[in-house]
Order: sequence, then structure tokens, then C-alpha cells
Amino acid sequence: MEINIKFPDNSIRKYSQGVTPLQIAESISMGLAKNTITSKVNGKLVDLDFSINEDSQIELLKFDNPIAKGVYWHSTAHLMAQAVQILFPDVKVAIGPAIESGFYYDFDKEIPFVDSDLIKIENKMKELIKQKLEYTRSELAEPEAYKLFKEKGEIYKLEKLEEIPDDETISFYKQGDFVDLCRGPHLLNTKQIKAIKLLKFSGAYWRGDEKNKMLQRIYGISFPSNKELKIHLHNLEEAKKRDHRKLGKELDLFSFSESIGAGLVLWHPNGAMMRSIIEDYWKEQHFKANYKLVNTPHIGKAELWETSGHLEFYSEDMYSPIIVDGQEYYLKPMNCPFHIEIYKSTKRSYRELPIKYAEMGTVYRYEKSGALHGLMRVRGFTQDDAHIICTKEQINEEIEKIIEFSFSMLKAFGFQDFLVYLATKPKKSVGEKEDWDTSQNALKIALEKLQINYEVDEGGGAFYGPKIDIKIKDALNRIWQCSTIQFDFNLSTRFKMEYIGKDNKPHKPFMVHRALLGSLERFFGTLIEYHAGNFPLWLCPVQVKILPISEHYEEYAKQVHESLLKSGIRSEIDFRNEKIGFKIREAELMKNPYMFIVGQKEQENNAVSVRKHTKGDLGSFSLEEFIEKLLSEISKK
RNA sequence: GCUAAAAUAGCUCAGUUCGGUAGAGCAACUGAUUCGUAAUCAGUAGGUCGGGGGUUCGAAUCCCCCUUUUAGCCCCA
Repeated sequence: MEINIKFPDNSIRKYSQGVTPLQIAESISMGLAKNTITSKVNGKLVDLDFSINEDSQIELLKFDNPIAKGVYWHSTAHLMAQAVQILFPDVKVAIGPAIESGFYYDFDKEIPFVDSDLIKIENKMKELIKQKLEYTRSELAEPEAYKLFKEKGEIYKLEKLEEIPDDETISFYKQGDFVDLCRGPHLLNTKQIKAIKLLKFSGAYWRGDEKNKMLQRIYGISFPSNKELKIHLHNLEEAKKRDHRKLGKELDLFSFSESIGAGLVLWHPNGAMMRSIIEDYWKEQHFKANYKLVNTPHIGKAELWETSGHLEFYSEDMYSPIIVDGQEYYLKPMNCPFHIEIYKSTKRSYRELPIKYAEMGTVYRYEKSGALHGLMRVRGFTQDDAHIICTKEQINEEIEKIIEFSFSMLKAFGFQDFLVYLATKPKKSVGEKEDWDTSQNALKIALEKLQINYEVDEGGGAFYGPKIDIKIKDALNRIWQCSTIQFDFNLSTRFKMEYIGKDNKPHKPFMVHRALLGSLERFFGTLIEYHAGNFPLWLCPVQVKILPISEHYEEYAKQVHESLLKSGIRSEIDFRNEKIGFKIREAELMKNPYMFIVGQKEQENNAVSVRKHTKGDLGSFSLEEFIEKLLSEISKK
């Protein structure tokens, strides 16, 4: 009997009943069959040897597909667990999922792993790969499954088993002698895993709960070719070089001090210069977009935080109160209540809306010591915050404006690849269903109207409203969080915000909370990592380094410096009594974008010899001419 | 916060195994050199070994507490 198989391009082919996805792939081309990792039949993920018995839609997924990657890595995780249990028979296995980049498996092992174990395990895995062990699926009724793991003493699997709902089939995957409780699907055999690398190990609590036992987690990654693995490992190396903590020290941008406290940033002159340039640009753009700048204090009375609900829901993240005249004051973890108080300082009419308050608002949050990380996670930081207060009718237009604003802002900093997420109503939430629907819809309509590709993060919104997150992707495929645009139904209610409408009656406004850069600290860290310290010219603290050939040309160097200053170009002169090669080397290491080398020839012709960072000698230019070039590059952002 | 590791000169790091008066390179400073596209030569100075307590005749080294950092867990701008 024949069945119809429909492909993603809507073409249909006929196959005999019981055909497998692998056979279908083979019927198209051997190349496709070789590269197919897994498949979806009627939208459901299945093994490649799954028998298809009725007319179906099929998708053959190759490694470039994220789901296929997940299957590939998950199968490698099973393989690693097998290798570990062969080498360490007493070890109990917990869970081993694929993650964003690779996989891990958690093991219950009395003695923690050491470095040499990783190599042993990796070698054992390579042996098992060569044996071409098949991943075979089987299903068992619950009592038998229970018996199986009970005999093996796999207590963690027993716990997982109990969680599976009664109506779901309990499936297992076995390769060699290793059996694991698993929904699947998996690769056909271990030979499909071509290149593996175990990267690191660490402790991790069972189910992520610190009350539970600490397990040993091993992270690894695998690829269908050695080349891909090599690129991945190279990217990891490259990431180390770009580490903003390392570059921050090398380029003298910022530091932390043990005497000041953890997670509190000291911006050095170079970093502070960049911050100031960012802030100036940010303000200029906000004025153009009709935002009003506000400024609010760093502390507020307990009463305020009671009204806002922060003391009830957010106190764990807040610093302990300061007692002033018998009153409790708290350092602010957010700016919203202050902006709301400004809104409420007078009665508002619908004619005033939308009101858009913006502030570089410095907030303090008590982050757990273990969570601190360079500039990415600190305890005192400045949000580029704004609150848009508007009527229901204005929502769509305002959201659209914010999204466009966000993209134009981020693009000015050189970012190009964006990922956009629409996060919808979570299980626990406040606010009317109607408000949720209206605002979620507004977010969606705006994204679609602007033709922006986005993913829906179902239930990923904040409890107080839906949101859009904009993240950027760098050259190493790493993702960085930037903008967030969030509706807030909670605070507008709690603070009883209102405006008088056309009908002369009070109405509740909609409030949107948004940060385009996120926080200056995290944004700066991202900027450093993204550009690997080679910032766009307009941001560089020193745009031109003037390097006199010898002391004889200091006077001319000063003249050049003056001309640059007058044109608004930031420059410095290296007056040191060193050879030109030495000065160049240091300017290169400091990633100064342009070097002007000045000596006899340049002095005579009112010229500069220009060297561009990482590019080398560009030749001689008249000073005027090159200043024009620089100004044009700067103005392009 | 939890688990594991770490903190030695401005920076990068040796020295800790086995307790016996602190070391290198770069940077800094001084002098010589006045130079053409990624390191000129010579010399000088610089550290209560993160802080505190303990063990010991003697502690950078062993033990305890604290601070800070790192990798994870948990969480987030």
C-alpha cells in the first residue's frame, strides 16, 4: 500500500507504507541521508527509523537546525554517560540534556572528577563511537521500568520516572549496555558523532536546588565534522581574548576595588569618557524623540516601596534600609516609583499624553555574591530608563516608536544582528485579561508592521505585563541582552495613576517601562566584547595618537594636536623618548584607531603619516584632508 | 547564598609538594641614545606574599575566620 508524503515545499511523493524518514532521505539523495540528523513527522519529532504508516507531512532536519543540534548533542550526552559508567561503575546518572551550545550530564560521584578524567572519558567515548553502537528505542510499562532502575540503583531516574504523567508512554534508549530513560529522539548510531570535546566540569545541585545533593556535571560539545569542532574551539579561545574584564584592565577602562566592595564599578578616565559620549548621544536622541529628561534621588521611604510592592516581592534583591530620623529609607532598585510620583505631582489630562520620562537612573540591587560577574552583573548600575504613560489608543503607535528607536540606537553602536522575543503572559500574573490581550496584541502588531522577525516566548513575560526583549548576536554567535520593553499593569494600579479623559472622568493610563541599552554597565561590557575593544571611531576615548619620530618634532606634534582639538577630535601625543616602533607597538596594543606619525617630512609639508589600527600604514596625507576624513567617519556613526 | 578553586611588585606569573630571611619578564624611575611603521641599551627602585587570628624556635607555605575574584548552581539590567 502506498502513502503520500508531503514535504515542506508542499511537494508530494509516494512511498510504500512503513517507510522511514531515513529511507525517504535516501530516496532523494545519499548526501541528504548522510546529513539528516532527525526528522519531524506531522510536526512531531521522531527517530530516523520510525515507520510511517499513513499520509504524512515530513521535515528532514540537518545539523544547521537548532532542534537537530539538540538531538545530536543529547545523543552525545548519552554516549558520555555510558563512557562514565564504564570507567566509574559506581557512578549514578542524573540528567543530561542538550543546552544552547553542547550538552552536559550530571553524575552522582563521591570523588569529584579531575582534569585527567575528562581525557579518559573522551577517549572511551571515541572507542564507543568506533563500535557503531545503535541507539534503540523501547517502551516499558511503569512497573517494569521501575524495576529496571531499582535494580540498577539509579535513584535519580526513579525520581524522574515518578514525574511522567500516567498517560504518557515511558520510553528508553539503549546503546551498548547503557539504558537511559528518555523521550528521544536520538541518532541512529554512535558512528554519526564525528568530533567530540569535553570542555569542563563543575558542581551542580540535583534539580538546581541547593538543599539537594551536589552532583558532578560534565560539559561537552560535538559536531558532525572536525572542522566545525575546530571553529567552535577557536571561537571559545577568541571569546577569552575578548573578555571585557581582561580588556577593561588592558585598555584602562574600569576596575573594581576590594576596599569599595563587590559589584561596584570604578570607571577610569578612558571608560568614563566613553560613558559620557554614550550618554550625550543617548540624551540627544531622546530629546529628538520627544522624551522629557527627569532626575530622581537614590533613596526613598519604606512607604513608597510598600506601595510599589517592592518590599513584598523584591526585598531579597534590595539593600537593607537606612534609618534617618526614625524613618526607613531604601536604596532604589528601580526608578519606576519616582517617575510615577512625578506623573502624579499634578492632575493629568488626556491632552498631555503620551508622557515620556527618561532618566539615566542609578539603581542598587543586592545580587548574590556568586552571581556577580565583571560589568555584566553588578550591584550598582545605571539604567537608561524611560516610562511611557499613554492612553489605550496611543499604545500601538508608541510601541512602534520604541522598537524603531531601539534599533536605531543599537545600530549606532555597530550592532547588526538582532534577535527579538515577544514574551507573553506567565501563569502567575496581575492585571485584567483585557489589558493583557490589548498590550500583547500591540506588541505583536508593532513587530509585524515593522516586519521584524521574532520568536514568541510563551509565558515568559513579567508577572506585571508582557514584554519585548531585543538581543544582539556577535561574530562568535554569542547572544547579549540589550533592550527590554515591558508593559506594567501592576504599578499603574498600585499607585492609582490616572488621567482625565475627554469625558471628564478619570481613566487608568497604560504604562510602558523600557530600557534601550539595558544598563550602562552591562552595555559597556557588551560593547567591549562585541568589538573586541576595537570600538567605532566616534566612541574611542583617544581617536588619534600622535607619535613624533623624535623630540625634534614635538612642536609640530603639538600643532597637529591643536588642530585636532579644534575639530573636536580626541587625541594624545606620545612624548616619550622612544623609537617609533616602540610607540607604534604600544598604540596598537591600546587599540588606538589612528596613529599620526610626524617627523621631518610631515613637518615640512604640514602633513601626517597615517597608520590605522590593525591595518598598517595608509601613507601620507595633508592634515586638513585627513581631519575631514575622520570627521566624516565619526559622523556616520 | 551554595559547591569547588584561587589571591605573591603597577601588570603577567614562578616560589607552596617537603615550613628555614621573596624571584623573573614587562611597566615605572635615572642615564645614554634623537631614531621612519609592533619592543634601543645600561642602571635604580619597588612586596608586612588580600586582611585578621592560630600552630611553630621559625609561616607566602600548615589550620581557622573574613574580604575579593574565578567556574558552575540559582537569579537578572
